[in-house]
Amino acid sequence: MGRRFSLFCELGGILPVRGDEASMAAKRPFTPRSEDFPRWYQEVVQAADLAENAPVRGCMVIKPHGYALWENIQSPLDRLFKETGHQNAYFPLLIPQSFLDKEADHVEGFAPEVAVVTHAGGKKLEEPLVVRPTSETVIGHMFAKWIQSHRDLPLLINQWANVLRWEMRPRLFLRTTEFLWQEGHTAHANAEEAEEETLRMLDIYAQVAEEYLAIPVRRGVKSRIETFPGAERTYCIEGLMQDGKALQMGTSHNLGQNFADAFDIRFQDADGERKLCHTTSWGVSTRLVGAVVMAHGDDRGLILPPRIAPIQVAIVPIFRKDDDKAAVLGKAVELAAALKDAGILVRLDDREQIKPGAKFFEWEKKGVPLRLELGPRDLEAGQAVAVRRDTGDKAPIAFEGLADTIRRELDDIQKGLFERATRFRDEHTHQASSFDEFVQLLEGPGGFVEALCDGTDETERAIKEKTKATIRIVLEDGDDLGACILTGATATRRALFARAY
RNA sequence: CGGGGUGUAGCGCAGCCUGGUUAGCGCGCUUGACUGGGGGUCAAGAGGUCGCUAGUUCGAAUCUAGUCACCCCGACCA
Repeated sequence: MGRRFSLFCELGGILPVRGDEASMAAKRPFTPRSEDFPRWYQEVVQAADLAENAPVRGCMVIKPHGYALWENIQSPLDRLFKETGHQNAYFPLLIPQSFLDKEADHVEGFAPEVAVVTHAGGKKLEEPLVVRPTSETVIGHMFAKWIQSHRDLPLLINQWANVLRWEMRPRLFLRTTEFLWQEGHTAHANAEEAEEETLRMLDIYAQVAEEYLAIPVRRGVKSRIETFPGAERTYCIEGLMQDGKALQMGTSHNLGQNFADAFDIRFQDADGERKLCHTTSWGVSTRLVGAVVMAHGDDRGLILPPRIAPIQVAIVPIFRKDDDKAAVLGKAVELAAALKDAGILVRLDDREQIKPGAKFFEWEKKGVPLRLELGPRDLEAGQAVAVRRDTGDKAPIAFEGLADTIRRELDDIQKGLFERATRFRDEHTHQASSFDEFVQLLEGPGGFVEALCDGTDETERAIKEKTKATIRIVLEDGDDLGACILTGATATRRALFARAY
């Protein structure tokens, strides 16, 4: 970190001093994370060309680079869903309002953020239609028709879709009124299988978060207050962002028989009896794009883990004279082809009229993991110069075996990012044995704080009221674990607290 | 919904208080030349119903009234 910071200062020093404030602002690097993290986030998302705000407040336009990133997150997820027996399907955007009403907790939980269509075809509708905030209800309705026998179980369905939840405080990717996600919905013959499924999918989420997004996660169960409306139990994965706030990166719900009961999802078992199904649902969303930005980015912009980067290597050719140009570009094309053949996502930046320095900045702010510089001097030396986005390290790479070297380098970056994020997470995880200590830890280093509490909703709410910290994960429930940090009463719960997005 | 603020070029803003006729600046964009190992320089250009409506006035971006939109601050969520 320190090394890159000094490089950054050096660059700052050679920026032109002339020009008014506006032109300086245009060239100034990002607002440092330490100064104003939300602003930094916004600037990075914009500069990396990931997304921008749409005409309707709370909605976003996901731009090609951002969408490519999302596709690269979708791809391992979709593969793993299919490998575990799930099939994709698609359910409609509009849901009869009465469906929502069938599960009491569910309506109550979603009512404030649901958008309702009351008019269509130039007339007022007989029954209002809600724009799906999630699809348990329609899917439950369909499951009831599809499931007759225990031979129809388990039913394992996933859909990739958009959903709408009216938001008052939108932020690109992290909290938008409309977002893209996947929602898995399954039905099982008994509670054990449903619980197994719920945990299996949680594991897949954790795996993708850690192996692809390079973000270490804590996984576990939510408190009653944080449980999905209508679920028996909600499991989640929680990541820690660089500002010390937690981000819920995925949830997996064991819905018990609540929705089966509400929608009459029954099957005839081998013993001839008609029984209620046990259902699950689980989802991750475009919020994961925001997680990647906040977990890895630095003061020079986005940093993408190679395994999800839409462009893994950017080649920047450098030349002065025309004959240099022909030779350098020729070699650059050759190298790009070799990398492509090796399955590496490479982009040759052969734009003219743009100086190499400008290209360096552009690919840097877009988070490209590795840059290859290729100039006349390199041609003579039989090498290219590689610069790592994560560490700023610069090293020559021989043309001989280039693709293999780069492959190793990308793997190393992937590993390095995960290790760096893990170190950060571990250094920002603490135990608090008193309320004072709890507050100090939140105010000081931030991050996760493990603490004991009495397990009541009131205490949980009171802690949130006083500290803005919530229970991210319940770590342990027991009869007598010690004393509650807030009330001093017998603690029946050890929990992972944090301020969260 | 309660309080505060802003609408002028793609973006960011100045001009408004103290009306005056070609409405300006920076970034970006276009064209050309020189440049090219960390955000280039110069030159020439394109780009505007000043949010909308009505009024005051010889004259409105500027004053008045109304209206619309958006932003910021207090109760949720992948």
